[in-house]
Amino acid sequence: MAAVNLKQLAKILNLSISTVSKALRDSHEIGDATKERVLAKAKEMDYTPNPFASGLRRNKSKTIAVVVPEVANNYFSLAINGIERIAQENDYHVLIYLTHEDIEKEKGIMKHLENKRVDGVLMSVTMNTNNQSHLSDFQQKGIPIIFFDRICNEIETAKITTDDYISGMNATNHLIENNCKDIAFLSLGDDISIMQKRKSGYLEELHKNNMEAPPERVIKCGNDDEMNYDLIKKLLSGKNKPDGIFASVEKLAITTYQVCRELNINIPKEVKIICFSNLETASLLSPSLSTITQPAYNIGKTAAEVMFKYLDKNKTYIPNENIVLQSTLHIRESSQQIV
Amino acid sequence: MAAVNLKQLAKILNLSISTVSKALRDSHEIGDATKERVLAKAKEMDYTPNPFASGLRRNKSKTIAVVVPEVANNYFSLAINGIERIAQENDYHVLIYLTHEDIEKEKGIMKHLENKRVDGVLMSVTMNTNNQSHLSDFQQKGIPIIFFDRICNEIETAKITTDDYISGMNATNHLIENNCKDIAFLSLGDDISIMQKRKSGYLEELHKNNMEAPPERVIKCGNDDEMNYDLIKKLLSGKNKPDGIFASVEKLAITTYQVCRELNINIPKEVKIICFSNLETASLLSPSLSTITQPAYNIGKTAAEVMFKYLDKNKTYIPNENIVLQSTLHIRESSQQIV
DNA sequence: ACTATTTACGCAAACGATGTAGTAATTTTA
DNA sequence: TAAAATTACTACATCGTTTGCGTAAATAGT
Repeated sequence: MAAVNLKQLAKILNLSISTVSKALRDSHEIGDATKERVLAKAKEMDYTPNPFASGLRRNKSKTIAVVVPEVANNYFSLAINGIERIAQENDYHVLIYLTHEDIEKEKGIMKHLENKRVDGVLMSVTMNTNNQSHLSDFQQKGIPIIFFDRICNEIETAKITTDDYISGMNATNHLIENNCKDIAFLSLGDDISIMQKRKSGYLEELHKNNMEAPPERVIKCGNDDEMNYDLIKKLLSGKNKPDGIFASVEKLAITTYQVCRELNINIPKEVKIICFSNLETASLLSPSLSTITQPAYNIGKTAAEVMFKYLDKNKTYIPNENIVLQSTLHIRESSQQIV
Repeated sequence: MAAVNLKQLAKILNLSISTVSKALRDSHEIGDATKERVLAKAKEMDYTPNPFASGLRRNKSKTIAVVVPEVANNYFSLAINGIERIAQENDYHVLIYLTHEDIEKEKGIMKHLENKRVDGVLMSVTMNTNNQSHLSDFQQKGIPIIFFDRICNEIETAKITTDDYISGMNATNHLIENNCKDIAFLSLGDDISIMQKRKSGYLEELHKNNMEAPPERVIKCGNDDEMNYDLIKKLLSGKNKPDGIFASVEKLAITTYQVCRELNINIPKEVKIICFSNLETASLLSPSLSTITQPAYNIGKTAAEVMFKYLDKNKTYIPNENIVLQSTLHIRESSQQIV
């Protein structure tokens, strides 16, 4: 029942603890015959080193943390999938922490992680993270952070993102080409870099087409689904409603669908919709949803790979590096002009 | 940069290490004045105990593991959400491991966890877990396991499930009431208890209505989406196709939608569909998808709560207990007779 | 054949926190 | 007032591994 440890192994083998330890770690100090004997007995007795003792001694946790706003989210769950895969390959363990878009929770989590519980952190900040002091403090403790998607520009480290600015332009351009004259942008907060980029792409594309929108066409949504529903409902009520909607995140597009259903607004006839999304069922929606789809799995995978590249070398300092993966535009019914 | 430890704190305070340790743990052996002094300095110096040292000494990891087949899955991600919430409330950390429905990977993961890295495990087994020896071995090591949803009956512990048998009957009955004469059941493997129950409910309801189906109406799908696609396509091709489909898991219903689209089969006119699902967008699909929806968040939450009930009492033995939460039937277009 | 080197192992000190046992000094009790 | 009890602390062993150093025996070198 109780786990077997080095001391017991050593006694049975009639060797010292250190010999057994070194044999298991394949040290050159130990003879081949002894090594084999130790390995065999260790396997027989089902010995596995106590991670707390090793962690304490070597100051290595063999664990990384993933800090994200949500897990019940197609994008983040795919990213976690990619991360977990690479972690398993590297014999690492993955701790998961959810901020629920609450910056205070984010701060608390980072505080909890400061004491070397993890060798590194992969994170996407909350939509409200407009101040990075808790992150730079954390970094100062000597634990590397790598950001993916929702990055924090002020922190020097590796950042994995997609081409959000270009995608923002492309999505907007697509709506314009489909004859939209009045396009609204649904933002998730407006603090974080990813939103700025998507919005900039949107604004720039409007500008290029001489279609500058009034500021109220940028709707600042938040984490409260009901409030978002009301905001979008207000946007789509009355006669001054837009004929195109570019949702910066999936859930805002879903809410828009729901609002349209309630208000009996026809998509895409009355209003065309496109959004960033990793929804598997996008093509099965009514109407099928046009999306900019991020390579979520690969983003997670890449973030983890970069982390392990440094951890393997025992480097806790990760220089600035921007890795940009490409999103793909999937045009479906929701954004197309009916001909 | 380097984390401050008890020794440094003690030196600065001119106290012994043990005094500081006890003061921080609010021991009665320490005077109030000293306690305050220690607390203040600890906060000032941002001291947090080294988790490996504490873990080693107290034989407690303050960590639980969640072992599930997938995370990019609406059901499991919601369950994880519930688990993480309760873990945070209890000051616990959550390790996540994905089996990808691979029983060998599941075995490997359990092996990895045997060495007291975690205080407990919450798990949903793979669709192929037809042998529980790796799980009972694990339990023998003195680490409690609690199952949710995909339980293992042979292991004595707490199990959180939904009323799968009843739900299976209800879903089948609903299809019958909507005039289905030939209902197929899409199973995910057939090894695990949850599938047996859902299938039993289906078979029993058919029996009650004198509608026994031939064995080939139970389609044993697997983890390979393309193979599932082919299986379902075969089922729905030709004239001998069923007029009702009961999918035991969400992804099989999605695949069915895709097949129907390819084969130009009208849902619900030609074939009616209902499935177990936590898909947020079920009502936005074309046609909207009828579902049996499990209280996934609460299942995760409950599993975690039961775990902490025992961990708090330092009990590693969890007696058999079956906690059954209710699923809810959401009737939408995909399963209804058009009148 | 005698020293120099290598091989193969053991000893013991960490890593940081915890808790038992011990000890002065103070306070209480009979 | 002497003995007993309480208070407020310190010393030290311990959890299980890892690793630098020491050392005896075996081997190599001249």
